[in-house]
Amino acid sequence: MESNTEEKIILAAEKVFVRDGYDGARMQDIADEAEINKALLHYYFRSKEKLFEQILLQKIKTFLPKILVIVNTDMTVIEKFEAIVEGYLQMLQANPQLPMFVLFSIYRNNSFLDQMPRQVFNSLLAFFKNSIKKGELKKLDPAQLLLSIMGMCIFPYVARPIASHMLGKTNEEYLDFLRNRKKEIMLILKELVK
Amino acid sequence: MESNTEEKIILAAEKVFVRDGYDGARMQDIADEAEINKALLHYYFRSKEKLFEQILLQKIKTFLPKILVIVNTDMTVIEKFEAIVEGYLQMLQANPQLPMFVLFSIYRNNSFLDQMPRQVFNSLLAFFKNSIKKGELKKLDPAQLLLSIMGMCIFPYVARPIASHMLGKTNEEYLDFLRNRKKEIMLILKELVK
DNA sequence: ATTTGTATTAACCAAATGGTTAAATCATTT
DNA sequence: AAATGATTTAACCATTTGGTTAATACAAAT
Repeated sequence: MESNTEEKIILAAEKVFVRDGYDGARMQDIADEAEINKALLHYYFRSKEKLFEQILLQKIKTFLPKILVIVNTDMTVIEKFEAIVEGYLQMLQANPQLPMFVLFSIYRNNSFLDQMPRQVFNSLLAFFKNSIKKGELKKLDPAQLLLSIMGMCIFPYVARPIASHMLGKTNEEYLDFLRNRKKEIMLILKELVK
Repeated sequence: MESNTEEKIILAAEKVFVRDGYDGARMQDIADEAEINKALLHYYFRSKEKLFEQILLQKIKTFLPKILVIVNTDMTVIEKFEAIVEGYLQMLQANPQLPMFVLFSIYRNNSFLDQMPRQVFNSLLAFFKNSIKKGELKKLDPAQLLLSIMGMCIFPYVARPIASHMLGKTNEEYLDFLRNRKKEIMLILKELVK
């Protein structure tokens, strides 16, 4: 007995939920994936919803962090930009389906939002605002700029199947494309720094 | 009898599918929404999948167009940029949940991709390429630039619930924010035009 | 008015699905 | 080794759900 069942369940649930979404996921699939009986799922987590909530919140927390560290480091604006974009893209490379999962989940059920930490956003906004005040950055609305950067980073992952198809790229080629992403985003951001 | 049942079904299905996604949507809900018997759904469209396919493809076709016209018009690069962004944002304003629906649908079932028209993408890419060659635009990878622009336009809509929450904006404030989007995107794009 | 083909409905069905139960197995304590 | 409490399972259940059927209402043609 005991090879940490709870951990096995979480791993399995993560996989199935991220792949199939809440409505598409089947408790039996999760049980199979974890190689346990379905009743055990309900023994450890009371219901599908409870299990899902656990997974989503855990995933959300990996969705934002690390970036805080960067902001509070001693670098030039453009270096910080680069570090932020790099950190973000790295996380996306490791969890390509994550944004789609988080976005869709919250789309269907707002109630998790309250548990999301606002701190990361706020410190990024403060950093932008400050840079603008110091004249190191063009005059832009910080919130708008933040969404622009996030959009440029995340969108190619979220829209991957469509983009890859519309650009006529193979899987391999699209991966290369994503790897070049940082360089190209930086070419744009560089123009915003004085 | 007969107040164009087929049309009523399509409208209802559109609403329910876009709201709930494929797995979340219930045939009974669609029937109720259309104020008809559930069996009629199967009489007109053979199955849930067939009905869904119809809706998705129809929606996809409204997702891209119009833009073609702009590209082939006589304007400066920055004017064209502005027209493209404006057209795009306008469509998003009218169909805020559309991108999420299309993205998630295709994410779960690639097979619809083949029916998407590549022409819009191609002519945009050609336009970028040409502008770069003529020296009117900074040297960027056209595909990368296209995804950057699309990301900046679409992301704030796709991520609306999260973004609005994280930025601490009310519904009203976020709508204002979206209305200002064009201006801010243009501030960035202006820097890319020589 | 009768036939004919289409549109619509109520009732029904089988499969899938989230969840429960009661018994069995295992590890730990006494 | 007996008792105890936690873990695991097989079998089961109620509900939901996509889909079907057979009968009915309706309109147009004869």
